[in-house]
This record gives sequence, structure tokens and C-alpha cells, in this order.
Amino acid sequence: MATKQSGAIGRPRGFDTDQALERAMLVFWELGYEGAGLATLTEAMGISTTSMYAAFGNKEELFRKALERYTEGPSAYLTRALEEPTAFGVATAILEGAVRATTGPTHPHGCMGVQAALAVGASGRGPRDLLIAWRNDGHFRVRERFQRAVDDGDLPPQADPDLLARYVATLTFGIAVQAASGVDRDELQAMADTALRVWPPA
Amino acid sequence: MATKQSGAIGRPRGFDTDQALERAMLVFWELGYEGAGLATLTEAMGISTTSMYAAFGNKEELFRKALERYTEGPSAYLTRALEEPTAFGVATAILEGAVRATTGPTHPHGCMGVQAALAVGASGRGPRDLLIAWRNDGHFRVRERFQRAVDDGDLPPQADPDLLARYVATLTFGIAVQAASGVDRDELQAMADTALRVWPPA
DNA sequence: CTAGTTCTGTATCGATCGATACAGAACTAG
DNA sequence: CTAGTTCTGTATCGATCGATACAGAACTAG
Repeated sequence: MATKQSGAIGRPRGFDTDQALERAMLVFWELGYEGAGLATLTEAMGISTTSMYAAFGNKEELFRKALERYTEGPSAYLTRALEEPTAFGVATAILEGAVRATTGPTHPHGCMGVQAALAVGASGRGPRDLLIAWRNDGHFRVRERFQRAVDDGDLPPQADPDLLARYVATLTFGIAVQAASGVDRDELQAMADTALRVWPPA
Repeated sequence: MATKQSGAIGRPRGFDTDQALERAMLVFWELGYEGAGLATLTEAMGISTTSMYAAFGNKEELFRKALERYTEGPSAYLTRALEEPTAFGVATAILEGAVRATTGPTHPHGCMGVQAALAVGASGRGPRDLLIAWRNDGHFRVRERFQRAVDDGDLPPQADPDLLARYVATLTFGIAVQAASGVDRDELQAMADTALRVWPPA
């Protein structure tokens, strides 16, 4: 990945890879994997299809890299949330992060990890399975954090970390679907506040 | 819609319209609007594209009719749930219905109304907007039912019907997303039971 | 300068997309 | 029987899909 390296051999790239990937991410986020055609993608990226293939491999690889960027960008709230000192703080930060990430004014509404490839034809199996793994990974990380909370005495000993993580994930994904339907930030945040009024729910 | 009518003029239809629509619904449910190509649809329906166009108009019309069938079939639990005598009963029935409808062994996992067209390209705008309206309609009906519960004294006077309906909808859609990811019925039902342990949450 | 390497732009590939033209089959009415 | 109507099967339409061939541009190394 040694781009822009001085002393590199050959004609230098005429565009900013990071910026192109950012724009591709936004297109996938808004239109989904199958809804985003190469023409739409490359136009948004400001490059030709040839340059896209040279830089990213193919459409599926581009999607993978866009998802990585999404994880480290708009979805980074999850990692930060897991560092909250209490399980309640973790749950609160996750839901608030989800509301903010799915209703922002500067990007598509909804969550790329939920809407980009929920149901797809044959050509989208790879990306769909990738997103399933992505969502499961989020669940696992939250569950581990809640297990630690039980071990620490922050959550009561009879609390079920898997169940609580499942509950938080359910709310998060539900928020994403509704954000994609146009439900606004305030209403979703109020809903999240209501849900968190009882913690832990079990 | 006068099919099978004795005395009808012209060559009679060589296939069962209801059965063909049922099969189309299952394909849309599993593959989404853009993921379901005409070739896949007509093969599953057991008819040629010509017959499909003659009977249903075009792909988008076929999708509309498939969604109606979904509403009256797999999604009919919502209408039944709204007839429960208490708001708690309504919420319980909705979540249980959602779990069952999205994890059944005889049909695709997930909810057709959530996954069929969350994110789409230009050709899927119609179906996507149709599904947004479909989801909103569900929310409105639940909200009205909860408003009645407040009026009846079943819910406390300070309860917010919109917020409670939003909460139930969030859980329902979250369940749908996770069912599509392969989370099994028992786990989702346990999660729903946990969430309902406190009612109303506000 | 030349040789070697990499990127870009144009032009186009075969495959699939949704959709339709058209001839013939299958029915009713008389 | 004939005339009129509707459905079916084949064959194919233009448009778009993701992807690539190829020539030339733009760089480094020597």
C-alpha cells in the first residue's frame, strides 16, 4: 500500500485513494451493494473504471475496503463505547452512537452494515456474508464486555451477558432500519432513553 | 381479477395465479427487490416472462402484490396482535409474532418488509418507498392502539403512545435484521421476553 | 537520452437486466 | 364451422451489468 511514496517507480496515481474510498463508502452506504453500480461508484469517486480496478481489485474488494473504512469511521463509536467504565455506560454510548451515526446530516441515513446487503441475488452473496460476520462481530464484542461487567460485579451475577448484548444489538439494528425510513434523530434518541430507563432489563 | 370464472372469454390461464404469487413473494423475501431477477422469479413461479407480464403487469407491480400477500399472510400477526385486550398483550404478541415470522423453517429468515429494499439503486426507488410506507403504517397502527390504551386507563396517563410504539417497532425491526443474520428463534424469543419484563418501559 | 514500470482514457467485451413482438394455441359465442 | 378473445412459447430487444484489452501518458533509474 505504498502510495505517494517518493521514489516510487512508474506513473504516479492521479487521484487520492483515501478520498476515492470515502466516496465509494458513501455510495455503498446509500444504495447498497447491488444498488451501487460501477458507473455510479466511479463517477462519485471521480475516476475511470480502469483506475478503480487497478487501485482496488474489483467491486467486491472495493466494498470490503469501504466497510473497513466505515468500521473505523462512522462506526467507530462502538469501540469507544466498549471502553466506558460501566455496562450501563456502554449500553448508553452504543445506542447514542447508533442514533447519531444513522441520522447524521452529512451522510446517508441508516447503517451501512445493516442496509447495504441484507437481501441479495447471487452476485451479492460475498458482501452479504461479510456483513453478517460484521454484525456478529459487534455482538460478540459487546457480549464480552458485559461478561467482564458480570465478573467485575458491575452487573449482577445472574445477568446473562449474551442476552443483554442481544438486546442492545436488537435496539441498534432497529434504530438503523428506522433511520433509513426517515425517522428523525430526536425521536430515536427519545426512544433509546426510554429503553435505557430500566437497566439491566433482566 | 375474475380468474377461473366459468364462461370467461379466451384461452384460460394455464397456471394458478395465487400459487405463482406466493412463490414470487418467497423469492422477493429471500433475495430482495433488486436481487430477485425476472429469470429467478419466473422460474420459481413456473411460468414464462410473457405470462408474468400478462398476469401481473411488470416487476414492480408483482412486488406490490407480493407485499400485499405478505401483509395478509406472514405479517398478519400484527393485525391480530392489535386486538389483544391490553397494551402489554399487544406488545407481547407483536414481538412473539415477529420472532416467529422471521425465523420460520418453511420460509426465508428475516422480514420481507425490512430486507427487501432497504437500500436500492435507481430502479428500486418505487419498491423502497413502498416499504417505507409499509413500515410506517405498522408504526401508526400500534401507536393508535396504545393511544386507546391510555384513554382506557390500561396505560398510565403520562405514557407516550408514540414513544412506546417506536420502542416496539425498534425491537421488531431489530429482530428482523438478526433473524436474517442467522440468529435462531429461541435466542430472539428470550431477548424479547427480557425486554418485556418491564412494561411500560417509560 | 533509453529502458522499464505504472497509471489513465477510450473503446468494448460477454452476460444479464427488464421488457416486448409475434405467431400459434386454446378457449367462447354464434 | 368462423370470428373474436386471451394466454403461451420462442425469440429477441435495447440498456446496463461488471470487467478488461490496449495504446499512450507519466514517472524513475541509469
